[in-house]
Amino acid sequence: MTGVLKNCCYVSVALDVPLTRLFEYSCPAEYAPVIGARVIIPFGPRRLAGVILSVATETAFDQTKIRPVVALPDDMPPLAEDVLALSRFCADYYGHPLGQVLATALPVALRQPKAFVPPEPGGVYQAGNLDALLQSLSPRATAQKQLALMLAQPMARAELAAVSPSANKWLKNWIEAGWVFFTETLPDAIPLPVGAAGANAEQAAAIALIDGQHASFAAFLLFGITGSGKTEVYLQTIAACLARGKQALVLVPEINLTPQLEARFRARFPSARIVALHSGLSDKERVLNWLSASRGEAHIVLGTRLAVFTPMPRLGMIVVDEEHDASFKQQEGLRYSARDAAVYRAHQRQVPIVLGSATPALETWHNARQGRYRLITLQHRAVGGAMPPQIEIIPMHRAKVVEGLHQATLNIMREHLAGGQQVLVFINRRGYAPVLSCGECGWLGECKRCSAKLVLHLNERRLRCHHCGYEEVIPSACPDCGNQDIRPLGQGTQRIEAALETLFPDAKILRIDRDNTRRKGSLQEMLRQVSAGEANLLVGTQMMAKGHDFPALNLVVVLNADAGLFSVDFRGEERMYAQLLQVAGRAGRAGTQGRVLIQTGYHDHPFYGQLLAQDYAAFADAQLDERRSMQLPPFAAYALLRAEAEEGALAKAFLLQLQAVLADAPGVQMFDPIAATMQRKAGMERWQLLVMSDTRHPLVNALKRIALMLEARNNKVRCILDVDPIEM
DNA sequence: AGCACGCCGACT
DNA sequence: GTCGGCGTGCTC
Ligand SMILES: [Zn+2]
Ligand SMILES: [Zn+2]
Repeated sequence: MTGVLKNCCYVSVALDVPLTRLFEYSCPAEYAPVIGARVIIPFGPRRLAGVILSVATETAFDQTKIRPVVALPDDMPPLAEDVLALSRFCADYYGHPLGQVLATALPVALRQPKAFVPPEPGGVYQAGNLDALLQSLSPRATAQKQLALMLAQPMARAELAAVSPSANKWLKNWIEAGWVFFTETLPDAIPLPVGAAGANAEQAAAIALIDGQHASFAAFLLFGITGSGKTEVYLQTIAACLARGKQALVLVPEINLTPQLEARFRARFPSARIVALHSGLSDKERVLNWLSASRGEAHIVLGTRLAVFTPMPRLGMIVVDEEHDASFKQQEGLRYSARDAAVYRAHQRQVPIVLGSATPALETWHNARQGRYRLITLQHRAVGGAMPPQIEIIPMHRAKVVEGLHQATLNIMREHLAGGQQVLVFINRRGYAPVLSCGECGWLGECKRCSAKLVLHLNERRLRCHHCGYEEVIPSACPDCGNQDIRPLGQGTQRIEAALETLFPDAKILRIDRDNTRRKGSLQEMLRQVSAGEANLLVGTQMMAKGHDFPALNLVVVLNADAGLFSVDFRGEERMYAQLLQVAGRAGRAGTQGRVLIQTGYHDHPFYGQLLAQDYAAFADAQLDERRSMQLPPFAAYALLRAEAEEGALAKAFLLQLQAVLADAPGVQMFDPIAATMQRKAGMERWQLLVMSDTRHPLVNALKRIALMLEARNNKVRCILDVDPIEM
């Protein structure tokens, strides 16, 4: 039995609940429901916000169970077809309920089941018909008359409101009567760039190539070393995009979206409306910026991965800077890759996309080598006479070592400091030492809730687990044998800092890691100190590797580099190469050649030969050959099912059930479930099942078979699906 | 997910 | 006796 109602229709709505199906509601026709509109509906005992995905005049659903919508808040433009298509793609490809994908796409304020009330937009009031207005006023209404006379000129709201507390009410009435007009301040249609740097021949060619494709989809890999001027290429292609009256979407890694980057864009386009979109904004700022983009007012959206879903009616191009960066992959909920989503979106909208990197992800490199992406190489350093750094390997085998530092390293550091230059010691381990141990019985401080060692934090006098947050006081003796002589093993940033204080008593040492930059703004303050020369010997973790340029920094020392070399993850070397090249890029910007010392216990490992060549293209080609021969991504499609439970056997059993369902899916291979690399984390036992196929489609199809099993409630086992996992 | 309902253990 | 534990069902 289908139902038909007069002046009423049915809408199906996607909701932010972990359920794949849509829900149908009746809706009065005068609400004018449209696809993509936000809607507030009753859901059991509560109220939720959702997105309308279809509108129909009848329904196949049980008439008696259909409830009416509460409201269509009309507080955002309905989501356009390309955003809906991208959301459907993500729901399908990453195996996530569409309603939850749409919730990820919307700013928090627009996920709430109440209308968002925007502050009044900036603008001016002016009388359109002053005579009629004045005649309508009673002769004794002097305040109203004063207000009306002011409106002979365009006036901002603040000045008018000062006339009378009722000014707002009168203005509203006069606008309704048609005597007064409100004109919103709109941005320039075409904001002009100022201070564009002269592009060198390579940059000019790149700009011409990208801009030549402005009318259709094309993906470019802009491959250029640090200092080769990728940003200038972005800025000039964006200028061309804006000149056509279009909007530009720029995605950058979380850590790179700094006030400095924003300032650089604003300096180039002073009359443009540039909005930032990242998780550091308040809900209010975020929704306002999002709405500005979706109304087509913002010219440039500068955002992190979440910005890939921003509706932009006049989208003209997309840039993904540092496209290899891991922060483009969300690691919870909808585990999407914003880089892949951006390529999908560019294709959907038929606009060019530029992926920029000095060390492209092998997936991207492969696409470029296959000709799917156009490779543009910037070989030369665009910045005044800068040279690539000189990388040297310091073999640690049987060497004289002081607190993890080789004698040769110390000598070179001393020279640089004496020459008035800055030195960065890079060590990717925070804390004092990665573990505390007993020399008598071999006891190691371990976390009770994780398969991990407790890191010694001497400053705070605590042992701390970096995986679950567990903390305890440093024991005074070995808990197993009572031996008093327990010592820290290995180096962390705090220990290096302490050692350097003894070794270089005159140096101004500054440690920068997550432990002392938690407070908002503290990182910016420390970076300022470094730029101002208030510190000359820096100790830092990977947060120092990215994007900050210090002209006086000429020597980078890398300690404990080897970790990525023997990683269980096949991406270990790729990541390590990218990281080392990135940190090497910190050395030597101002005309002099930088120097990079890498201390390693495996100096004859072939990896270091490839690194010394500083030829990422050759390294990437070699890695691709290896991946091809081993049938690893990008020559295979991977999905990882991660299950965790208090009892490991339950997690494993659940994965075995999934495996059985997937077993006869065409074109799909699996290994048996295995314990996760970190088998125990925060008191949960973790197992994983790897699902593989030659191409994406059989994999995505196979995974649909288990969607319901993952959706079903399971109190004992928590299981999540990670398509294209970046960590195994 | 979140929220109601319902049925058993140890509390004022 | 009832307060609250969480297993189960349901949401158009
Ligand atoms: Zn002991
Ligand atoms: Zn732990």
